[in-house]
Amino acid sequence: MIDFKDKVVKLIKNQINLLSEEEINSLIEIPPSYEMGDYAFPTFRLAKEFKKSPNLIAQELASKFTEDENFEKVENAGPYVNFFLNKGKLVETVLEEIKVKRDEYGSSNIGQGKTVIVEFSSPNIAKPFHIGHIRTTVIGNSLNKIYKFLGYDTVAINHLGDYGTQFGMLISAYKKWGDKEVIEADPINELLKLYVRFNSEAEEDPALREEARYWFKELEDGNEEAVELWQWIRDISLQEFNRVYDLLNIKFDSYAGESFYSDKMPRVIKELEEKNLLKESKGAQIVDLEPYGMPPALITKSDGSTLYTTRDIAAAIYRKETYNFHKNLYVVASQQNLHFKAWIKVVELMGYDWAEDCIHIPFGMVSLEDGTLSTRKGRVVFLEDVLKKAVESTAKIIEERNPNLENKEEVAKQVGIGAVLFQELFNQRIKDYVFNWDRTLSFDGETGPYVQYTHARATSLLGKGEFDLDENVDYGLLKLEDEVNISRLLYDFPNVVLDACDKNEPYFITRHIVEIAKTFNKYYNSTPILVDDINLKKARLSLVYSVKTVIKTGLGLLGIEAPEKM
RNA sequence: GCACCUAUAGCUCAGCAGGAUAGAGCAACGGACUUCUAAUCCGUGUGCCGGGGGUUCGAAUCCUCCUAGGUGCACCA
Repeated sequence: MIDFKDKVVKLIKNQINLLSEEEINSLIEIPPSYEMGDYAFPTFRLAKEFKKSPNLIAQELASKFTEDENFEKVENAGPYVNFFLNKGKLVETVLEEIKVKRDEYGSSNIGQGKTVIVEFSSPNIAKPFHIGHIRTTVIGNSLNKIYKFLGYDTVAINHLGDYGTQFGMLISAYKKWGDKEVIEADPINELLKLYVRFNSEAEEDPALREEARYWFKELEDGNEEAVELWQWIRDISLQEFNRVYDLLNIKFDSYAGESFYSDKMPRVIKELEEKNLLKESKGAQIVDLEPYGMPPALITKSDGSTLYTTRDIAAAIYRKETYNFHKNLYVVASQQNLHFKAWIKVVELMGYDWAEDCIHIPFGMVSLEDGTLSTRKGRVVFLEDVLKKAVESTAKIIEERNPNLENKEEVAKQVGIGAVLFQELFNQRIKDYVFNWDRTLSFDGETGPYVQYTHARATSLLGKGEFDLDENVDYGLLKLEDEVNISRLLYDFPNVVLDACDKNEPYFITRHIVEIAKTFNKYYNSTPILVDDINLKKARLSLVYSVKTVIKTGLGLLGIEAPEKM
């Protein structure tokens, strides 16, 4: 596809030798409004060298440009040299590109031969899968798709919280008060009850904590009874989680959680010793991080059992050896910032230069209107309930507006769940937010259903107009402002995907497809597509096809389906 | 106490590797379906960009101090 920005750089470079192409490229900006041009080159930077006012420089520069097939005019506006694209060229370029690449438009091979690990979701076994887990799950899934789209080999890892002292507690509690049948009937809730009871009784009786630590140590040492109980709890929990993953249509390549690394930690501890990084402190083994302004990293507790820092280090080393990753991403809440900083530092101190490829991708907190989420205090909203309610609301709307729709249930699912995902991927990751049912279930304005609706409209037009992708199109007929504006947005899409990947921010894509949908809906409302003029109809339908294709791809990268009718 | 994050319209948020008049959605009010899906579109207005100082030709954007809120700081994960 023609790189118009690069054409601008070349044109300027021909006039000004003083600046390198890279410098020019970084100076070029997009004017605040298209009426002012497609690209702008500010001349302030040149004022000193040229000993002239920026306005004069811009004026002189603008007057020197000769005719070029890619631009209809070059003008100065004050200190800016503004480049106006040849609209026909733009429209033809992007629509032809989409026609050829179809679903692949926006994809790339920049990641070829490189493996990216995306660790996300990672719920704790035996605890409810609640609204607090939605962010890591949804952001991680989207990032995984984005990297894949750009040619990377990706490994989606669900680093299950299936180990640690909490299992000591669960095993103790189960042995005291547990009933297998009761638990199997409603695993998560019953296990949670045991966990809560254990914790509250332990407040009164500290000996219980001692017992929990004992059982975790037994588990780590391979005590048969402990291992068997643990395995059972893990299995029934995973079955519960998979219901949610099925609803979200999320798949993992690996469920290697914390327990997976239990036999890989002695090696890490030994290595830390050999590298003289371990220190004893109050009976525990630590890596001193004071020189780096951080609290010490605890490697083993005073009873010899390990902590999650140790497991994360072991996991990173294992992943490097197994996958030889290019990047190892962790989609984990910002509360863990310090933890990641610390253990990645330890890996660096161990002499591994790939420590810098381990990247924590933090996100903000979800709270409820009555306070922080708290499983133990019963302040919890189950993710499955959120998704189901969204689907129910959607089903109701379909019943009101389009009762004859085929596959009503399937569409309700796609739209309802899409709405939740879209909302989740609409803003920067780092923002905290308060979960709110009204907001989650509102489908007007800049929402998932809005974009999906646009896709359905476009699809419907293509059907009614009997669009044939293989026919030749006279792109010169697409001259309306909306047509050009839509083309511009479609043209930008590949760069938006690259940006999203670069910053690990799916919301760039979310916002961009909203822009496309808005511009298209405006067009749809003001311009008839299925006109009698057969060539004009073909041309307009090719634009509709492109919009439909890019929206579908964009939604796909967010993990959202694009129903053809709704 | 120390560290990190956040602060933009009534609400939720874009814009922040500096640039031309600070933008959306929601909410409110008015309008558009005998015509391609009205989950749509069009119109109406609101801002000491948390505050002070600095850098710069130019700051919502960079630096600094302050304020408010959030998060984290050794045997939980």
